Amino acid sequence: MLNPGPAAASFFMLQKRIDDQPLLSREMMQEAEQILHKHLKRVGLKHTAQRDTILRTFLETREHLSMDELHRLVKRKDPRIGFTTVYRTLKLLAECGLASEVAFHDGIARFEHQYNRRSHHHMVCTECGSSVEFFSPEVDRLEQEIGRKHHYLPTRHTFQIYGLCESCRKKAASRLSS
Amino acid sequence: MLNPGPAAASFFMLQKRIDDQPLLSREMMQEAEQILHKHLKRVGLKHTAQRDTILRTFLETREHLSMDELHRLVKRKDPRIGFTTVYRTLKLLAECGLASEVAFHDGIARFEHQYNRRSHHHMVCTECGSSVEFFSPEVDRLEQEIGRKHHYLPTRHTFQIYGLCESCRKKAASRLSS
DNA sequence: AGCAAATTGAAAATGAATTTCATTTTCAAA
DNA sequence: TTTGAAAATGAAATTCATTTTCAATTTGCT
Repeated sequence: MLNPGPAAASFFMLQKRIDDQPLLSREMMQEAEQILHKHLKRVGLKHTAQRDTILRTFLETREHLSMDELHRLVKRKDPRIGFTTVYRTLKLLAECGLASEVAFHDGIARFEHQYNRRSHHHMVCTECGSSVEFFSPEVDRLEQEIGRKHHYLPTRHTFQIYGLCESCRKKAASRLSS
Repeated sequence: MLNPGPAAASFFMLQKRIDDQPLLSREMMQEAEQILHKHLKRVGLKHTAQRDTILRTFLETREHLSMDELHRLVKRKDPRIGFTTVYRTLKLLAECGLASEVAFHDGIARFEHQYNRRSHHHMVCTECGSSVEFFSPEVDRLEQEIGRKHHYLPTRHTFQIYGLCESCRKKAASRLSS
């Protein structure tokens, strides 16, 4: 965009994350490592440097990472760590609740960290792929209510809204008028 | 039709049987075909027997079909129709609103017909894969409300609840107690 | 009928996800 | 500390749904 004025700038600042905790503190990072280590013990797996590196790299991000993106970040810290190990570790993290998969319906699986995070959902722009988080206790309540009604034991749900973000909507409008 | 007697019924309804009654009436089927034909005209594509067969086969189902499942059904009517054509036609149907994709997060894309259908959502059993439809106007309202709040123009959303259906829950319970 | 453009479908390609396997590392018992 | 069974690693191979290619065929307009 050419010369976004002050109004546009503040619009951009309002975007993205709503649950604005900064990077995880050292203590939280260590607590997360404890969770992983306990999980490994519990299921009879071993503690390795690679797994720690991958967990730490993952927790330092705020984005919704694909396997490949995380692997790229991990390689900066240790170029010898392979994609397969990242893949398997991410599955492990999902198992012990530190990560969860978010499907944005674009063909690739993304993961976000789930540790100490409020329940939230995503709104995804179908034009540029950007996403915004939002919170809706009503959706969580509906999960329980509908589950009960149909005799299900609900364990999780997905809720995503797709549409055009403000910026893409404006671009589309200016394309039409020109 | 006003209370036709048994004789009238057998005349009008011909060989129709309760257990193979199509989901859509003949008029609705034809209306759906009109929608497809108009769409083809609009985008400069051609009308073919294969496309009609595939649409009709699709509309006769109630399930959430994968490409492969629909192809299998289509082949019963015309064994020469290939997977590729089913694939491309399903995309066409989605384009003109007759079909829509539902992602149950099991790795394969499923389609359901959308023509003249109430807005609905799915609850999926993570054990046996069965699914139940439910209706929740609240979810549709939330889409609008949250979109407005975050300056999005929402076009669609996905909402699925995952959990254990009653039958799988009972099986799990009896496994535990034995 | 003639013909350009679209369609068809078998086969090949694609690409993300997963598995294989030979080698290396971990960890608990000796 | 040493040892060895079990697990981990990572490059490569595989899987498998999806998508594209292309030569032959069909459609629909004039």
